[in-house]
This record gives sequence, C-alpha cells and structure tokens, in this order.
Amino acid sequence: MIRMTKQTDYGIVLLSRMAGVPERQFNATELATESRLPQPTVSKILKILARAGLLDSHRGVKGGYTLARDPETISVTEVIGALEGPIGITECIDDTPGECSHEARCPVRGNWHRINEAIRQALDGINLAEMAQRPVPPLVSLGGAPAAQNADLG
Amino acid sequence: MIRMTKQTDYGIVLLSRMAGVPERQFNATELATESRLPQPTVSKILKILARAGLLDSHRGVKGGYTLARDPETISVTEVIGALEGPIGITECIDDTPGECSHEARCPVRGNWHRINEAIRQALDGINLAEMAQRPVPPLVSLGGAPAAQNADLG
DNA sequence: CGAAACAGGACCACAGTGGTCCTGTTTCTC
DNA sequence: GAGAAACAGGACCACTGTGGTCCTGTTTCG
Repeated sequence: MIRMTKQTDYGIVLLSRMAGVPERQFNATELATESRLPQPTVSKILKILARAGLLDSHRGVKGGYTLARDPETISVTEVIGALEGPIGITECIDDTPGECSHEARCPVRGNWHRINEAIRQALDGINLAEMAQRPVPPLVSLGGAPAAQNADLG
Repeated sequence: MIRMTKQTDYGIVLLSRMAGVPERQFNATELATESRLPQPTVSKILKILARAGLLDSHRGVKGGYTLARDPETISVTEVIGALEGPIGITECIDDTPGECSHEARCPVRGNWHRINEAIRQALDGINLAEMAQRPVPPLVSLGGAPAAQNADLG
C-alpha cells in the first residue's frame, strides 16, 4: 500500500473539519477532543500547518487557528506538501543530478516523473471544501449492517 | 512526500527492464548486476513478483524469470499491489467496519476513497511497456532500436 | 552426481514515525 | 500588574517497518 504518514492523515482530517466552518477559530484542545486524537499530536500538526501558511495562528488566551484561505482554494496537494514534503514516490523526484547512484543506467527515471505527475494531478483536483462534505451517510447508526469481509478495491 | 517502499521502486525498475525484451529470460544475478542492486534483494523481489503471478519462474541451472504476460497488460497498479498490498493511503481503504476507532465521527472517511481512487486510476493508466520506453536519450546503448514514443501522459 | 538457480524463511540493524514533554512567549481577563 | 490560556519550538524516546543478509531446501541441467 502506498502510505502517507498518520501525521498527514490527521492533518487532512483536522483541516477538513475546520473547512466545514471556515470562518470559525479552533484551538488545539478543542480539535483534539472533537477528533479523539491526542492533544499534543494535534498541536504539533497545527503548528506545522500554520508555519506552512495554511493556517493563521492567534496566540494568547483566546487564541487558536483559522484557515488562512477559503477551503476551495486549498488542495490536498498543498496539505500533503506541507506535512510530508513534495508529492512524489521515488528519490528522484526532481531533476537534480547526482541524487541517485543509478542515474546513468536507470531506464525508468523519466517515467517516474510520469507517475508522480499523475498522482500530483489527481490530488490537485481535490480541495478541502470537497473533503469537508459528507458523501456517505453515517455508517454506525444503521444497526451495524455487516459489510463484506474481504472488501477489495478492484 | 508520499513514499512507496524501495522494494516496490526496485520492483518496477526490474520489471521495466525485463519489459524491454519481453520474451527473454533473466535470472536474479544478471538483473542484480545490470541494475547495480544487491543480488539477495533482487532475488527477494523477484520471488514476490513470481508468487503474485507477474513473473513465471523456471528452476534449475538454466532457470530464471520471464514476464508472465505482455508488458502492455501489466499496469503499475498491479506491480505496486503485488509488492505493497492494495493501493491506498489511509487505513480505512476498504469499508470494513471497526478498523478505525474514529469511524463514527470521521468526517472525511468517504472522501479518502476519492483520493485513493484518483491515485489508483492514475497508476492504472501506466503499464510496463510504457515504463520500458526511454523518454530521455539513452545513456547506455542496448543495441535495440528505441521504440516509438507513445502517448504522453503529462 | 555436482553445480546453478529458484523457494521460503529467519534474522538483524537502522531510520523514521508517532507521541510526549518541557520551556518560552504572547495575549486576554480580572 | 498578575495569572491563566494558548501557541512556538524544540528535545526526547519507544517502536514499528524496511532494507538487507543469510541459510537451508528443492529443482533441473549437464
């Protein structure tokens, strides 16, 4: 499975929640409680997002975080970029020579860019406003209808 | 950065090389030498790919591996799936209930599927034959006429 | 029968991640 | 002005997973 770190996972969850009420200010404790995530972890993630410019921070007693921009203008790509660095899969994301010891004879170097670009574009097409929507009805309150045990993707 | 393991990275490199001469048989030592990768690691990866049905293995002195199918019919999705499990980013890839402790209140659960699906489709559109092509001028001549550039993705 | 190559594990060092904690600094309230 | 609340910025640590090696079969060719 292609993994992204939990930090990024959580970050998107947190931002999506904030995107639901874009103008409101949230503080770390509140978001942690709502999300059932550990408070220090939430705080850490919010700090990173603020430093990346996705959130505005307000210090002091009535401080907290607000979205720096409209959720429609914040793509998933940006969030991932802030929390994990540039979108990409291999070490040869950019064209900096000398990064890869197999550079000279790597037959797929150019094609990785194709893959990375495909992923980047896919993520670029999804913004926080869309993530804040709820496309599926709540699963839990339905009396626990058992889903397929080995659900697969394809 | 969204990472995939080096194992998968190497796997795609190896398969791409094999896809360049689809009918030929390669053994692990040979591929390791060509790719400048450690032989045991290459061997390990090839074994996994064979078990997944992407390669046919031939034991004995003149044994080795051949592509199980035409490279055009093997997508990057399949390779990644064989080496890392199902394509996806979060733990809630499938709809199995109970996997995620935040399930009940996770506002983005359904939307992760959108992201995962976008990535899956992006990777699905790239096959081994395309990866075997050389979009950059060949630095190591293999004596074969370079295939015509196919449809560009980017 | 011996050599070469795959099959299938066990095993280990190491890096990266997840998570906690501590010490500032700012700002609101009393 | 003092105290509390909340962000800022690191340091720190346990643990998982990955990358890589190695060993013991088993098959097949010469």
